[in-house]
Amino acid sequence: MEAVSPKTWTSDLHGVRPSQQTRSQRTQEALLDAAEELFAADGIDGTSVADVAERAGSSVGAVYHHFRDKKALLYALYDRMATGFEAITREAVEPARWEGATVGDILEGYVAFALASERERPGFKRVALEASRMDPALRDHFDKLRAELHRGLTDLLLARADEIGHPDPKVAIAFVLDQLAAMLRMRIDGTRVSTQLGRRSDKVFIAEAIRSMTGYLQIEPPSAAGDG
Amino acid sequence: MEAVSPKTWTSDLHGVRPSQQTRSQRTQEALLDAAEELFAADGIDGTSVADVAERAGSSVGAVYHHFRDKKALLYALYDRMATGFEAITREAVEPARWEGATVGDILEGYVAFALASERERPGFKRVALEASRMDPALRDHFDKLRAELHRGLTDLLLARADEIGHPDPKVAIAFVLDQLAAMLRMRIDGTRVSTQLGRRSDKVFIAEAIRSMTGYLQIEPPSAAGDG
DNA sequence: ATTATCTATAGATCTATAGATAATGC
DNA sequence: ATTATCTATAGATCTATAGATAATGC
Repeated sequence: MEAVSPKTWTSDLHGVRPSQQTRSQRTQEALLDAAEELFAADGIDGTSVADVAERAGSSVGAVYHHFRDKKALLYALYDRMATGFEAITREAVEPARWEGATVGDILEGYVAFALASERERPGFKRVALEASRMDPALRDHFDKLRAELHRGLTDLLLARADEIGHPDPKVAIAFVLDQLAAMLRMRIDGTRVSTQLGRRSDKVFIAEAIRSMTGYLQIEPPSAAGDG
Repeated sequence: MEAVSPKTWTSDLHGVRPSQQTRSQRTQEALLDAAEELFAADGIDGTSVADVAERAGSSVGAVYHHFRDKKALLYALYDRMATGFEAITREAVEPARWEGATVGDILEGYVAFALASERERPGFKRVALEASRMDPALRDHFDKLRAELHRGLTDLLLARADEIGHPDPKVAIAFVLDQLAAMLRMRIDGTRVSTQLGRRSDKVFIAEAIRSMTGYLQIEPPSAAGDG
């Protein structure tokens, strides 16, 4: 984040032609957009550089002008996806945000958050998982990202351990978070894996998930009826 | 299944040389074994025909002598894996097997069955999933396989709906089966996806899963303590 | 003589680069 | 004049085949 540029604006836009910088930025974004869609749909290995170029209305040469190689393109895409994810994750587990909330409220909030975040950036998890298999550095970062969310939630819930009737709240919290993550992942992959869980409405899914967690943890059901 | 061959045995085994038939069968099995390992570890697209040949101690030419193309190799492998799976699935949901069993017993049995079957044929699900993405026919069959298991379990549980305290046993059964499937899948992929669920011992995993389902369905816990 | 296996290679596909062409910059 | 983009292609990798070689069969 630099201070605003010392150069004054050259805002005598002669014609409608975009500056070189804008032009370059646009193709780069178009390339990343194309890669995001194709990687998510067909996999990274299943997508050729030529595919990305074509979908972006660009050329193979342009791809290599912007990115050193295919891996650099993947890195840039991962960065773009992960940055957004990281920001909303931090915000979501901010303790101040959850003052006065019960265990049930927090879990319900997590489910809604995960579903919304997937709807916003479909394919992030798919791409990140495939990338993790190919590249240890990415795997490391993605693991950290998930660990951060997991830790944030665990802290929020542990602070409310007295609400939990399960004999071992620590084990229970770890288990219920994994269970939720597993269900969310299956639901998110739902188009691919044909399961009932993927076809049910969000409303039913959330309701039953909450009921399940309520019974398991032995807590009060969440206060509000939800906005969904 | 033919009747036993009319030809008498040519059992004058001169030397220790295997018959051509045995020799051929052996390489074919070696090729399938190699493909099974490599496809599971590196993916189908991530494994070349030369890789399979090398791991089997054979040659590329031999692969194409036994299988028309790479897809035919995949089909043969899928058949081999699916056949075993199908057999134990049928056996597992045989109603006679579960006479006198409670809902809890059946669910516990399912978890144990799924974990054991994965241990026996590691990678079946991984290979089947990737194959499903590439080939509609395989996808169809794999979906049917899962549907059969799902239906079998549903029938067993629906017959015991009166044990279930959940207000809508039908919804509850569908949900709990999906939930279990999701957890099992995550646990099975555990080496890849680093989650607590993957690292916990079978004993703790099963215990907590049972506790969760017991609470959700509002049933009695399974009778026996398990053989874990 | 027939079947199984291996070696060598043609043809397809993909990544990455080199050099030509078309934009913006001053 | 410089930067962005495109076209053409070299080099690597993979699938599949053709023809040679090595086994078993009678």
